[in-house]
Amino acid sequence: MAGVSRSAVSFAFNNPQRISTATRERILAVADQLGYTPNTLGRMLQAGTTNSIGVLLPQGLAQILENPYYARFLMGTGQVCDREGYTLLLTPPLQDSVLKAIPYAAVDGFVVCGLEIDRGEVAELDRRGIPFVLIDSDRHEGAPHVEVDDRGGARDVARYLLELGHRRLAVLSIGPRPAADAGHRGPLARRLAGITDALAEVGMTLDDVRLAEAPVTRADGYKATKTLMSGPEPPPTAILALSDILAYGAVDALRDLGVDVPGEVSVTGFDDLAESAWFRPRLTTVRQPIVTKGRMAADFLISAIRGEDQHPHQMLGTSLIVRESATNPA
Amino acid sequence: MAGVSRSAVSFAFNNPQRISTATRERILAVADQLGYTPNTLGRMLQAGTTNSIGVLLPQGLAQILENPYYARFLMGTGQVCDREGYTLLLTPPLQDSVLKAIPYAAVDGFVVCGLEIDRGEVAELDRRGIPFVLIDSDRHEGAPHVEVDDRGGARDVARYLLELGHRRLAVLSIGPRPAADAGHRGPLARRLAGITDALAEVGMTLDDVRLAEAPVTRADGYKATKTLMSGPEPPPTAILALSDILAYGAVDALRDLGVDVPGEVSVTGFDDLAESAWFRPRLTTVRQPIVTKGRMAADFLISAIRGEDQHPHQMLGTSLIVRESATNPA
DNA sequence: CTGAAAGCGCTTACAG
DNA sequence: CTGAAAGCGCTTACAG
Repeated sequence: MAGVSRSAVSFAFNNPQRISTATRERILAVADQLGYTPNTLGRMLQAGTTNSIGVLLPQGLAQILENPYYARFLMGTGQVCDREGYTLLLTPPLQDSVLKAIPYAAVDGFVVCGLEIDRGEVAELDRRGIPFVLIDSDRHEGAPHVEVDDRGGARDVARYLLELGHRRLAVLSIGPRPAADAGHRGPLARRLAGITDALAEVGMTLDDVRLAEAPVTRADGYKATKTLMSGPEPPPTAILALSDILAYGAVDALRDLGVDVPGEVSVTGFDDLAESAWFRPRLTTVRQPIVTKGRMAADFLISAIRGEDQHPHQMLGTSLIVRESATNPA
Repeated sequence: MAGVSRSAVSFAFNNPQRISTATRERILAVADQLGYTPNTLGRMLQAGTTNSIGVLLPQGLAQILENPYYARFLMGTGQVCDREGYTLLLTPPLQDSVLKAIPYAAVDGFVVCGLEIDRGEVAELDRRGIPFVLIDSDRHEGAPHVEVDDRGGARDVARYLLELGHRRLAVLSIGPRPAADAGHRGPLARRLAGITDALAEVGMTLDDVRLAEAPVTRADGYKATKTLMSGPEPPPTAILALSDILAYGAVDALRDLGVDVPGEVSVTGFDDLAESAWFRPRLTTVRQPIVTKGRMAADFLISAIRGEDQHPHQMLGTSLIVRESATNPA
C-alpha cells in the first residue's frame, strides 16, 4: 500500500532483523497513519494457535458466575493462564446445548466442566482433535481427567455426624437433578454413595434419612430448610448439606426459626469456601481443593496442547474440617 | 476429497437447501468418517465475526476472580452474553501490559475495566476500529461509557456517619494506588472526593480523618484494621471502608480485639454485595448496581458491534443501605 | 535486503 | 444442482 510488499510489512511487525531498519521505520510510520494493525484472526489462522483456553460450561454464564464454587475453580485455571500468558474463554451452552457451543470457540483446548452425563461432547471434541480435560466427570479413557474424592468426603462427614450420635439426619442435596442423570454418576451421585457407605456402618440406609433438594443458591437452601423443618415429622437433629452455600441457607433458616445451631440442630457443608471460616457458627464441612482442581485441569490441558500429553488422571483428596456448626444431638 | 468440491462441502454444512439431499447426506457421512469438521478460525476470518466479547482486565485472572466485585460485574455481562449467544473472553494483561493483550484477543469488541489511567489502550482500540465501552473510567468522547455515582455514594455514607455524631473517623481505602494515579481520577478518587464533600459540611477536611489502606481481600482489611486500632492515638469511633470486603475484614478484626460493632465502633462498607445482608452485624453500606453496570456495558457494546452505536453515556445512581453496623458513637 | 508465491480453511457470489 | 474462482488477512519458505 505504501511502498513495499506484504512480506515486508509482516517482517516489520514480527521479524525486525529480516528487514532494514530504515524501511521498517517507514512501514511502521505509514501503518500508524493508516491505523493499520495486523488482524488477529488472520494471524491465528496462520499460526494455528489462539493462545486461549476454553472452559466448556454446563450452564449459562450468569448462573456460573453467581456460584462461588465456579468462581474458585476458574481462579485456579486463571492462575495457570496468568502464568502461561493465555486468555480464558468462558463458553456457555448455545441454545441450551454445550455441544453446539463447541464450534464457536476459538481456543487451543477445552476444560470440560460438570459433564455429569455425556451427550456427545466428548466424541465431538475427539473428532475435532482438539485437546481437552475432563473435570468431575466419569472416567474417560484417552483424555486427561481431574476428579475429587467426593465419595470419601461425604462418607467422612456422614460418619462424623453419626458418631456424634445423630440418627435423625436430613441430606440437603443439590437438585433436582436432570432425569437423564438417573444413572447415578457424577460428583453428586458419588457423594450420595459416600453417605450410604457411612449409613451402612450403623445399619442404616438412605431410606432412613430425609432427602431435600435445593437448586443452588443460599436462598434456595433457606427455603428448602424451612419446608424441611415445617413438616409433621419430628425435625432432623442434623442437616448434611451437599454444598457450603446450601449450608449457609440452612443456618439462616434455622436462625429465623429460632432454632439454635448447633445446640438444637447441627449443620455441615461441603466445599469449604473461604467464607465458611468466617461464617457464624464456623462451618464444619468437607474441604475439597477447588482451586487446585482448576489449576491442575489447566496444567494438564496445557501439557496436552503442547503435545506432552500422557492422558494423566488425578484424584484429589478431601478432608473433614471440624469447626463449630455440628455437635452432639441435644 | 470424497467426491465433491469445497463449495459443496460448505453448503452441506451451512446451506442445506442449496444442495441436493442425496449429496448432502453423502458429504456428511464422509465427513463423519474422516472426522472432518469446519475449522472455527477459518470460519471466523471469513465471517469477520467471532461471536465473542472480550473483557479487558486490569489485573491477572487469579486476582480478578478472587474479587466478588468482579464476579458480580462479570455476571452482568454474562447475562447479556447468555441472551445474545456470545462467549466471554477474559483478557488479563500480557506481561503486565493490558495494551499488549489486545492483539491476542479474537473478539468482536471489548468491555474495558478499571482503566483508572489511560496508558494508550483507548488509542489502540480506536485505531483498530474495534468497538469498546469504558467502565469506571474517566469520560472519553467517542466511546460508550458506564459509570457509577461514586462521589455521591461516598458523600452519603460519610454524611450519615457524621450526622450520627462521629468525628473520629477512619477511612479504609483500597490501595496503595499506583503512583501514576496520583492525578486523582477513577472511582477511588471520586469516593474520596465525596467524603471530602461531606466533611466540608461540618467544617472538616480529609486531613482530620485517619486514612488506612488495604489492597483488596478480607484478610487485608483485617490486618489494616488491627494496625489502625493499635496506634497510640485514640481509636476511631467509625470506620468507613471503601469496599464491603474490606468492611468484613474490619469487623473480623474488631471482634477479635473484643471491640463491639456497632456498640463501640461503627463500620460501613461500599458495594452492597449479597453477603452484606447476611453478614452479622448486617452491614450498613452504599449500594452500587454492579450487575446492572456489567449488563449495561455489554448491552452498549453489542449495540456498538451492530453499528447502532450512539456513544451512549450512562451514570448509575447509588443508594445508602442502612442496616445495623453503624450507630451513634458511645 | 526485498518481492512473488503458496497456503493456513473457510464462504459466497458467479458461471455453467 | 454443482464447480472454479476470488477473497477474508496473515506468515513463511523460496528466489532473486
